[in-house]
Amino acid sequence: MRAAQHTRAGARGTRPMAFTYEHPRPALAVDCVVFGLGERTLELLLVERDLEPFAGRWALPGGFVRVDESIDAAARRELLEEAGVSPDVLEQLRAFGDVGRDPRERVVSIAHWALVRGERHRPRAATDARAARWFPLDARPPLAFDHDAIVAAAVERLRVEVRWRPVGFDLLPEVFSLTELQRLYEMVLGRPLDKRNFRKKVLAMELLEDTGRLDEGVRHRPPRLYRFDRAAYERLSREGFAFRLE
Amino acid sequence: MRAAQHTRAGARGTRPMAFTYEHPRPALAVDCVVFGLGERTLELLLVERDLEPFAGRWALPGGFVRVDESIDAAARRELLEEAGVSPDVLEQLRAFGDVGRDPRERVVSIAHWALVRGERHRPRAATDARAARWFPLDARPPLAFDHDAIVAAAVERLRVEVRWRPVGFDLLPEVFSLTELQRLYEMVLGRPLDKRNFRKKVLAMELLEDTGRLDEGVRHRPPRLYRFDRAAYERLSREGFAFRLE
DNA sequence: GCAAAAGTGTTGAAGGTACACCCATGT
DNA sequence: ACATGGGTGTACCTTCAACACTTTTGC
Repeated sequence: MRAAQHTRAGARGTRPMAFTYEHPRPALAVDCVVFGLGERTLELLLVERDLEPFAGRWALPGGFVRVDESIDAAARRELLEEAGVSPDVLEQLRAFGDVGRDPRERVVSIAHWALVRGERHRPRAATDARAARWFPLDARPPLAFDHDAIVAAAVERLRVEVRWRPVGFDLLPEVFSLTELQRLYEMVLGRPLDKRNFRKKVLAMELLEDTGRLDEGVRHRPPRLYRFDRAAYERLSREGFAFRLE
Repeated sequence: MRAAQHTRAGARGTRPMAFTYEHPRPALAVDCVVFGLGERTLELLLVERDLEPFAGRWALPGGFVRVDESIDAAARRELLEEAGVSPDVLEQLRAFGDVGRDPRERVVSIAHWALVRGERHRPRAATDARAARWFPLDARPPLAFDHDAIVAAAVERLRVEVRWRPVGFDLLPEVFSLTELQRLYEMVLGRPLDKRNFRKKVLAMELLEDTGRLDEGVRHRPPRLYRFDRAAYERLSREGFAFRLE
C-alpha cells in the first residue's frame, strides 16, 4: 500500500519519471517549543506521552508530517491536536536529525519555536497525550528523546529574537505596563535590567501607544497601560528602522 | 521491499513497538548553498542537472538523506559526490517544505550554507550532475526547484553571520591583506566600507596576527599579510568577548 | 615620474550606562 | 503611616561616522 502510493506520486509528472529514490526513508516529524508567560517565570508547554517509547515521560508537542501538508501546517496541526493551542508566532528553529534520536527508527524532526499569550490558552490534552500543561522553563522535568537539546536551542534563539524583533509582545496581554514588559525581558535574558534605561529605550522607539488607561486593582500606584503599535512598527520597518531592545 | 525495510526498522527496539506511522512519508533531502570567493565577486557553486525534472538546468548541489546518516553527513557526502568539494564551514539554514516544490512527489529539503576557500576547490562534476562550476552570485542562471529562494535565504544568513561570527576568514586564504578582508565584507554586505574605520575595528579586536610577510608580486606597494588567530578567538569567546565587525 | 593601492588620526555626534529620589495607591 | 511598586533626569564615557593626504612599490 505504501509502495503503491509512492508509485502513484512518481507518475504524477508530465511524463513518466523515476521514483525519487529507492532507499528506505527517514520519517519526518515536527516538534514545538512553545513559550508562555507565567506570573514570574517563562513557561514551557509540555505533553505527557501516552505511547511507547517514553510513555509517561514529558515531551515537546509534535508529530509526523503528512505528505500533503507544509511543515508549518504540520506544526500548527500537531499543536492544536495534542495540546489545544494555536500560537501567534510559530517559526522554524532547525532540524534535529541524529541517527539514534528515536529508538524506534530514524526520525528527523524539524523543531519549531512558538509564543502564545498565556491567558488565552488553557492547554487540553488529546491525541497521543495523557496530559498537556505548562511548566516553568527552569523547573521542567527531564524530557523524552533529544527534547532537552531542542529546548536549549529554542531558548537561545528566543534570547536573540527578543532583542532584535518585537516578538516579546506576543507573550504579553494586548495591554501591558512597562514593568511587565521589563520583567519579560529579564526572564528571557536572565539578567536584571535598569528600570530608567529600559523605559527610555522602549519609549524612544515610539512603538508603544499609551492607552491612557491605568491598571487599577493593584495594591500600589497603578501603572499606565500601553499597547504595541504593530502598524507603526511595520511602517517604520519599511523605512529602514531596526528594532533593538537591550 | 521498501515496506519490508520499514517493518524491520520498526522491530529494532528492545520490545516490539508499532511502526512510527502508517502514512506515506515525504522524502527528505539536503541542498547546499556553497559560497566561494572570486577575484571581485562572491561566487556560488552550482551543478547542472543530468536527470529529470529540470534536466539541463542549474541547481544547488544536494540529494536524499540516507536512513543511516545524520543530516550534516548527508550534506557533506552530497557535496563531495556531486561537486567534489568539502567545505570548512557547513551549517543548517532551514527546511524548505512547500508541498509543490518538487514536481515528482513531496520532498522536504533541509538547506545548508557552506563556505570554501576558492583556490583549494576545483569543483568536478559527478553523480547525477553533468557539470559543476562556480558562478558569480549575482550573475547566476535561474535555478531549478525553489533553489532561488534557498539562495536568497542563505545570502541573508551569510550577511548576518559575517557580522557576528568570524566566518568570513573561511572564505579567504590562510594569509590575507586587510584590503582583501575589506573587499570580502563589501561583497557580502553589498555596500562600501570606510577603509580607516574598517581597519581600526578589525585590528582593535586583536584577532589578527601580523605574519610580518608582505604580498610581493603586485604592481603597487605590497600589503602586509595577516592570519586569523583562531586560538585567540576561542580563548576570548570563553571570556565573554563577542566578535562584531560592521 | 606616474599609476596603483597601502597605510595612517582626529573630531564631533550619538548612544549607552550608572545612579537615587519622590509619587500614588491600598491597607 | 507604611508598604509597594510607579515614575522620572543627568553626567560621564564609549563608540561610531566622516573625512584626505603621504608612502611604497612596479613599470
